[in-house]
Amino acid sequence: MKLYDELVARGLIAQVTSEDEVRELIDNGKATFYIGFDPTADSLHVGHFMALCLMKRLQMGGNKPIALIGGGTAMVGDPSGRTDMRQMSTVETLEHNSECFKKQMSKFIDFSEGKAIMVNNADWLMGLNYVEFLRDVGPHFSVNTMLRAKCYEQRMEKGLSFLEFNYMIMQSYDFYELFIKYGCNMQFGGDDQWSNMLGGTELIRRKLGKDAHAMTITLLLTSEGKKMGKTQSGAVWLDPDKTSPFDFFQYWRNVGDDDVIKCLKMLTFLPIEQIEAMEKWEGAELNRAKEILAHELTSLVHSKEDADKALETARSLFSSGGAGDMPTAALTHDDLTDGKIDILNMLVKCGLCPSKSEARRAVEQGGVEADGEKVTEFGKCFCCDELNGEGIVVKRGKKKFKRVTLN
RNA sequence: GGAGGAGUUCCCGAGUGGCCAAAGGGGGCAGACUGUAAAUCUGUUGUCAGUGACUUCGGUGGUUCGAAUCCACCCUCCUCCA
Repeated sequence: MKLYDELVARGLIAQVTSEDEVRELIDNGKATFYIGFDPTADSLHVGHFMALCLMKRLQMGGNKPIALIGGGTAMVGDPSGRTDMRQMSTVETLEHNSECFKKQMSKFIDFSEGKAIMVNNADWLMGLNYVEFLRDVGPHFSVNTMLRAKCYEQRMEKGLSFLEFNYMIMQSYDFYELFIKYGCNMQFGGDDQWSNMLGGTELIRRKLGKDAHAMTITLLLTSEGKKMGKTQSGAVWLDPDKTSPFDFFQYWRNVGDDDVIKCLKMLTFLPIEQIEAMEKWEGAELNRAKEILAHELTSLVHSKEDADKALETARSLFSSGGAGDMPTAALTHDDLTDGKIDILNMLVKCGLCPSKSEARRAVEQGGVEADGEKVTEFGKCFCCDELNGEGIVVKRGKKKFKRVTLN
């Protein structure tokens, strides 16, 4: 199967400027394409991961990726699909985040010997002169058209600042810049970027009279229509310090039935035939598919070892009840009073509950277990001896637990 | 610049002097049921403390025995006009 068809089969492609031309380019490894990542956090998350996967697929097909870090565009903030304005980040934060992004990306994409390049749009955007810039690109944008763009739709009701309004122009200019500098003839991005990307192709056409292409990736949504990769406690990060490999594994292990196949197709590198075979699986059998998904992704993002470990822990925890290698929280002697600690404090100290009130509620509702025994009293205490060595396995609810030890 | 309207707990949204830690919904959490899924049902959902205390309704002051609710000033946003 040719690359383009595979992308279609995997459900990755949302919109393209010209199907035939894009197909021709990427199937033959003639595309030099870029994907932009705005460094709005100090780690990439699942949404970025999908873009990175696509990058890798295309790179494997002989195309040349350009990873663009939006150090400059992040100064402005993309209003696409947002209902309110992004908080403005300081220059220092953005620089720090850019560094973090760089490191993480290098894990996925081969940047050696011209196989791929990484650029930061701060390098050209920051030095622009306002009036010069306006005269240069301003005439090529129609405010009327821009206002009609879908990505601003929600903001037309709530209000859109001039700062954010310019985002599209910045992004368009990036494409133009990369086209000239590196012969970048294609841009990829999330489907919410479509209008921004078209701005770029349009600018190139108007200024240079040349064709450039754009393609968007289907946004990974859950069957309920929410963005995938978000949990109540925030995004699912790729940085192991922000989302542990085990939690990362668990996130995928717990996706809804309706989403497993979609995720396998879009995010893993398993042969499409193999995934299609899984589509026939039903009911409890789907659990196996979820396990495969979780294991595959954890291997890709972290390592095979991490994935194995997570799988083993999860299995022993949920199937046999035994304890494998699980997340640990180490208390110090300062956390103890008179050589012991009560259950409420312990839940808070090990991070299973954010407050004592919540810990109290959890106990009240019968959601807390220590070493397999349900804890029913707030006053339940644990002493040094119990915590030494192996420690105690504390469970809050069905899926959250920690091995609590003493340091 | 002028005229109007709005800012409530994670979100939406009631409340317009004491009965308000603040209706209702969403979301979250826990329990039951299950397949570590979904749906459903039940409970719970500011913090600290065993019936009580403390902090909260854009900000700062004020009126009052008592304010999310009244007054003043300020900030932010929206709509219409310029």
